[in-house]
Amino acid sequence: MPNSLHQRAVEHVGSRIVDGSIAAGEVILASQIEDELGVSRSVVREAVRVLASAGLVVSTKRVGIRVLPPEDWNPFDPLVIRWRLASGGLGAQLRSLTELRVAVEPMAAELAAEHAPDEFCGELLSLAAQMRHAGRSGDLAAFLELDIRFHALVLAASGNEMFANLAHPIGETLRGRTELGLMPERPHEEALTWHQDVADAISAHVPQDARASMEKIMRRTNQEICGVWAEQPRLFPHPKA
Amino acid sequence: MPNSLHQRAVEHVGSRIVDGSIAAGEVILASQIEDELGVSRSVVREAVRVLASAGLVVSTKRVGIRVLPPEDWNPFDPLVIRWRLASGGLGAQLRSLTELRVAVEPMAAELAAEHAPDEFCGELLSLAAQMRHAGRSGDLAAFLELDIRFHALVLAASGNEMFANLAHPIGETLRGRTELGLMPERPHEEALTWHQDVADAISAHVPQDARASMEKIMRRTNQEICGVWAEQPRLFPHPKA
DNA sequence: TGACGCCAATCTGTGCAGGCATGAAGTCTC
DNA sequence: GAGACTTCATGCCTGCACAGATTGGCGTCA
Repeated sequence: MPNSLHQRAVEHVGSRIVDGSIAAGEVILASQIEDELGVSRSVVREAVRVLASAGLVVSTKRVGIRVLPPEDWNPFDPLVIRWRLASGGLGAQLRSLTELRVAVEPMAAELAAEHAPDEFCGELLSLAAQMRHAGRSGDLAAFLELDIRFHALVLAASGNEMFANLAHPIGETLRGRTELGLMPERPHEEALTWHQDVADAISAHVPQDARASMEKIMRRTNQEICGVWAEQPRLFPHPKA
Repeated sequence: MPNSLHQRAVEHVGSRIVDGSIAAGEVILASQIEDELGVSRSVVREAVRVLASAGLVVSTKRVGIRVLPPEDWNPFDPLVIRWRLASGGLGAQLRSLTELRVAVEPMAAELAAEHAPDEFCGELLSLAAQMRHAGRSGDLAAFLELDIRFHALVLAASGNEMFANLAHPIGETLRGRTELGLMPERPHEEALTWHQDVADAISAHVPQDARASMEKIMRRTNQEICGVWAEQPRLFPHPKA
C-alpha cells in the first residue's frame, strides 16, 4: 500500500502502461491524471518524471505525455520488473529473467568461489543444510525462502554489484513460480545435492566446480518451466544507432 | 549538453554523488540545491524524485535528502552507469560490466542461433566481413564501431529484451577500452575469425557453436583488460531480508 | 482551382513563487 | 524513562508567466 501520493501516482500510471491498459503511442494529459487521482500538478509532474526516467513515457510540449512502446522501457528497472511480473506479460518476464539467471548464476558461483569472504561460505553451507532438511520434510514454504536466500547470497558473494542487484527480481521469480504451481511437489534429491555442491565448491574455493554445479541447477530449472512461455512471442527490436 | 533545467539538476547532483564529491550518509537540503543551481523548488523536487528512483538518495521529512551508499544504487540504471564510467570508479564499473558480458553474451549467441530472424543473420554476416576488412587494414576507429554494432546485434537477436538492453552500456564499455588504450594495436586474426564463426553459427542455427565461439571472444577480452581493475576492491554487501 | 509556404493563435509542458499541512526529531516536562 | 510539545524540512497545493510545438488560416504562386 503506497502511502505517499507520489508513489500512488507512479503506481497508478506505470502499472496501467505495463499491463497494456494504456497502449503504446497513446497520449495522455497531465490534467487527466490530476482528475483521475484527485491530486495536484506537482504530484503528477514528479510521477511523470520518474516514469520518463524508466523509459515508459516522454513528455513534449503542446502534445502531452506519450506512452512509449515496450522496447523503450528499461527492463532492469525494479518498478518495470514488478509491474511486468504482476501483469499479463508474466510469461515473457519470467522467460527473460530465467534466461538471465542461466547466464549469470554460474558465473556468479565461479566468482564467488574465487572471492567470497569466509562468513559468506559459512552461511552458504548452513543454508544448503537447511534446504536439505526443509526439502526432505516437504516444507515447501520454508524451502522457497531458503532457496531465495541461497541464490541471493551466491550473487552477493560474487562481489559484482550488478549480479548482487539481480537478487530481488530473481527472488520474485522464484516466488512467482511457486504461486503458479511450477515447482515440483517436493524438491528433487539431486537439486538438494547440487546446492550442497555449490556451497562446498565455493567454500573450498574451486571455481570450476562451483560453476559446474550451478549450471546443473540452472539447466534443470530452465527445463522445468520453459513450457510457461513457449507460446510467448519474442521481440526483436533492431538496435538503434 | 542538458537543455532542460531538470536534466541539469539531475546531472549536477547525481554525478557528484556517484563520483564521491557528496559522500554517502551526507544530508543535503533541497534549498541548498536551489541556491547552488539558481533554480526553483519544483525543479529540485522533480530531480530528487528521479535520483531517489535510482536509489541514490532518500528524502525524509524534517531531515532532508540523505545520500545513500553505493550498494543501494541501482547498478543497471543508465544514468548511474554513465556517471560511474565517467568518474574515478571507472575500473570497478568496467569490471562489473565485463563480467556481465562474459556471462551474458555466450548465452545471447546461443539464443540468437535458435531464434534470430533472417535479416539479423544477414546483417551479422555482413558486419563480420566488414570487421575483418577494417581489422586487417588497421582502421581501429571503424573496427570499434563495427564491433559495437556486432555485439549489440547479437544481443538483440537473442530475443531477450534484458540482453538487448545491455547493448548500450556494453558499447560504452568498448569505447572506454579504446580510449584507455586497452585494445590491441590491431585486432588479432583469431578474434576476427571468432566473430566470423559466431555469425556463421547463428546464421546456420547451431546454438552450441555460437556459444562456443562467443565464449572464446569473451575469454580473450576478459584476459586483455582484467589488469585494469586488479586493485579495485570488491564489495560484499550482505543481502537484506 | 489547388498546392505550397508562412504566420499567428492555441495548447500543454516547464519553471517560478508562495502558501499551508504533515510528520519525524529533538526538547522539555513530569 | 514516558509522554506532550516545539521545530523544521519535506509533502502537497495553487496561481502565474513562459517556451515550444502543432494547427489552421491566410496569401501567394503555378
